[in-house]
Amino acid sequence: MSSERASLVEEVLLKARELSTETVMFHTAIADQRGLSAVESKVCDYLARLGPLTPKDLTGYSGLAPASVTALVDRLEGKGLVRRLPHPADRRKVLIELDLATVAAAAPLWDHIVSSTVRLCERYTDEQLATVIEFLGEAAKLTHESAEMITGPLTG
Amino acid sequence: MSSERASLVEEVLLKARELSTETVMFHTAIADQRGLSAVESKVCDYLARLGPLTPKDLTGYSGLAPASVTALVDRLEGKGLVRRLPHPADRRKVLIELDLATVAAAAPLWDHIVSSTVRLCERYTDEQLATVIEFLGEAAKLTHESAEMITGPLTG
DNA sequence: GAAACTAATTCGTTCTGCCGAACTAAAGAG
DNA sequence: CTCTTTAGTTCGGCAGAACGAATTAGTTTC
Repeated sequence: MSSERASLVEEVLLKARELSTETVMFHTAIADQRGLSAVESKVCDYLARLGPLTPKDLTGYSGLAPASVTALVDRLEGKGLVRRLPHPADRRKVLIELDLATVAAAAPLWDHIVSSTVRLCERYTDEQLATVIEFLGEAAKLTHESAEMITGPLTG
Repeated sequence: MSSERASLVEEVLLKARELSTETVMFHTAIADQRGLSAVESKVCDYLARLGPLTPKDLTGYSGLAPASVTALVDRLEGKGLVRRLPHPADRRKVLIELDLATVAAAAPLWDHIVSSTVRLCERYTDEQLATVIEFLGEAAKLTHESAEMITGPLTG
């Protein structure tokens, strides 16, 4: 491998690290702004990705004790972010569902990042965008694996 | 703009969002594993990027009260992550410096993500990598701006 | 060199969030 | 039908971390 090539790879690592830092900052800023703790954001994220879940499920995803999940859901419900629904099949269970209206109300926080990303895309050809898409997708996969290797298979 | 083009851009947004989610998970996993809270990680990150800072500085970056920063530095010092140094020019001040050895000791947590990113790079031509690098760099910038727009210019 | 100001710390208090244990309600097993 | 198990909640207590106010030490201003 040429040294030019090596420094190209080095540069990818550097920029990836920078983006990663900024990403964390951004998510923290959004959570702070909405008055959500890290666990609360995490739980909302799982609900957004997986649909309604039971407190039991959230016990696993959040790493909290059952009592703590009850309190957490109470807090989210109080903020209007979430609703408790009776489980259709098992009357002991409860489904926690994201309030889509409330989530949508937070959309303005995303406006700038979305619109400037779209604008960024304009600079690239279709082929280049395809490359970027593939790279981002693979990076997401490998980041997921990396997180799992640290945490153990569950929480990720 | 063709609809094919539009769906390409949509795909960039989607993959970027996925990567962003995984990135947050990854950083959370690392912090948990090292027994660091979100603020503690944040402070360490600033120290890594900006070099030694005073508690006063950290007050601004962390958003904590002075008393809380003292306690936070105590905790980090207790974990061996950080050292208090006398400020060369002003004896009232203190410089908080990252302990590089301790930071280096955490490197194994990054091994997988780094090595698999390097492996991912092998799939691309030099030109493609240049495109990726540019995209990541711009994405980092725009993410930074977005965070600043939410938080206000300080904390980001 | 006295007065005003600034950096960091200490102290006591408060708040937040998590937990274990006990409890209620519902489902499943024998 | 009774016994056991499971889901979720309530309650009391506890620990970590944040804060304001007071304190100490050093710097700046006039």
